[in-house]
Amino acid sequence: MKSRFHSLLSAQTHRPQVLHSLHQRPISANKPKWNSKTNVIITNPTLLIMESCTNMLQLKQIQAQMTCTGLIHHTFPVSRVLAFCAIADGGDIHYANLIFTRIEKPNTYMWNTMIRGYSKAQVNTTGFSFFGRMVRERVEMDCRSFVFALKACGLLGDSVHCVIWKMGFGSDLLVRNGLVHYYAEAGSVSHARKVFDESPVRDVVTWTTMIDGYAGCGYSNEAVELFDEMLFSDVEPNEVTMIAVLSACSNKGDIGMGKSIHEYVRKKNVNCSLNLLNALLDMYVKCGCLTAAKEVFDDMKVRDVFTWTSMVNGYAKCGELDAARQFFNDMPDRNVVSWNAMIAGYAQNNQPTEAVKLFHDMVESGFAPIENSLVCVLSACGQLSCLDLGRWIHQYYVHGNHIQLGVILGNALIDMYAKCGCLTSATELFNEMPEKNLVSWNTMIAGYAAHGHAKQALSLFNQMKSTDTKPDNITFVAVLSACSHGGLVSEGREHFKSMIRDYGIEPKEENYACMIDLLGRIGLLEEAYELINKMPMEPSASAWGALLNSCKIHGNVELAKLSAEKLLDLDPEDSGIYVSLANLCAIKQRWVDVRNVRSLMKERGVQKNPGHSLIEVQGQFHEFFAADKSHPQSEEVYRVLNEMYMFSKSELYLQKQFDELLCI
DNA sequence: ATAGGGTTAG
Repeated sequence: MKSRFHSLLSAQTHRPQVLHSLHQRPISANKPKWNSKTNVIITNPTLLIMESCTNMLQLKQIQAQMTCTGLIHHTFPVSRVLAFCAIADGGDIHYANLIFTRIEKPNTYMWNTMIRGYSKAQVNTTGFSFFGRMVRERVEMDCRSFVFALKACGLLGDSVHCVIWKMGFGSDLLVRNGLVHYYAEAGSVSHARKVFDESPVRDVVTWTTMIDGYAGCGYSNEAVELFDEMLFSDVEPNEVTMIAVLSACSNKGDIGMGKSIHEYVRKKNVNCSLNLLNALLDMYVKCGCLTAAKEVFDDMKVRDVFTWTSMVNGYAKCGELDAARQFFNDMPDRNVVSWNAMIAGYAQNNQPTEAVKLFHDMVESGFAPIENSLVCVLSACGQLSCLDLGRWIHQYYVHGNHIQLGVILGNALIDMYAKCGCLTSATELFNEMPEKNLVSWNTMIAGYAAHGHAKQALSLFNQMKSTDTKPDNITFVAVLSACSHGGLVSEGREHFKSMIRDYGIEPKEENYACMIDLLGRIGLLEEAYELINKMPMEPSASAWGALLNSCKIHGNVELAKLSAEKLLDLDPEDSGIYVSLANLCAIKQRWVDVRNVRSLMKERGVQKNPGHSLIEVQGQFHEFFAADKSHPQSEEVYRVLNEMYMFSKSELYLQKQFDELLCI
């Protein structure tokens, strides 16, 4: 059958180049090529050349040749041209569309190719519109039409499902596999499972799709269970199945299952593709087994950007930043995910300066940041009080419409503004957010709490109660710390009680630490000490630290000693504990105790890093160490500091008088 | 005649 072209496109203009350019690269054009998958032998020399075509320039030359010889008017050859433009890596879907519109009566294959091509170009809606036209214009469809349609349909899978039944493709294996994938991808695991269960025949793709669907939706246990079931079925898992089940192990951190999969791969001689080895490596990384991950890495003959990024991430997550950086530096190729892994490593391990530096390097290297990059660097900005950069990111990327303001990015911005002391900007953003989640509320409440705005924090918590968002124990950390900083003891007690009573949230260690801080800060040291002893779990550094801090405020040396001892059991290297205790003893003029603490410190070789602070003024950082007078404006700085100190003292004095008046 | 369903890193 012939298809008729209405125009020859730009064919002739390219003609003189054809032979010249194609002769530059010797292509085995005269040997018939057998495609083992389809059992098809291509003998036409022009079509053979197309098998080696890599870009549109070459394609157009071939097309010109075909136009001259008339080959282009045949269904099969024009299909090959269309398929190259629509699907090949060097293709051009718009050019494919141009060709398509000039074909008088495209066949099913050509229609399918258009859906698939637009999908590949990530223009799903256009791709799906071709499917819509097929339905309306009653074009004959085959199972592939539905497979491609399901990939392009967005949220309209149910409608496609209806058409599938109507056209009688409901029991086709390929279509069913496509449906399982569609529903799992859309997050409807139960629908996916229904299609899976009702399938009369299942092949390895059906099983793998379902297992991967479970893993992708966070149902790791179900994924592993289904894999177990598969082992009893008559379908043999393959390397892709292994990848799916390994990703479930990674999510669960299930090293036992992960190792047994590794064993299975070795025993059954499963084809160890690069993807499978990457999945194995990442499983070990996610389970915290860096030595095993390194072993896989070392044994790999071929590595790609996934391999290297997993290693960077593994070491970064463990806080081994130098090792992570080494891998990062040694990577032959990086992409935005690799940069993010390293930046996140710095931001989450107390090295915000390095995170910001690397962010700048990344942008300078020509990588456009994505939402996750900004989230990481904003966290670093918060740690550094780097308001200028934080604001710039907000302005440039978000207001400049380079990156959409999603809820996670919004939360990161709120946190950055709050940490930088800019509560008005934080509040403004919070109020404007079209979609808030639990983290948004927690961040904002914690922001108010950290700056002593207890009333606002509690009123926001009240507001939260009237929404669908249920508080968690982090919400209560924020609420309790608001009470603590506002001296609101009875409110704090009430909230602590209501955690279990009203919300069914079992208080965690950090909630107890907040209560201890709340009681201790106001001077109820006995009660705080009682609570720490009553805790159902082992008190951590935050609980004892809160108590020590309270002892410092209220001058209780004995209890401070006890708290410090507990703290030093947990971390003998923390110089802050020694210093706190020694200072308190000095204030109380207990010089023997002071000497004891100092000599203990010396004995243990604890290095005291001098206290320092950092502030950014108009893009420039100023760092101050304790008793440091090297700053050019040192005199003025200390004068203002002294004023502030005097002011706060008088405030504190007034507060104390007030409290005594109220008999607290 | 064509191609086609499942895949790993932040």
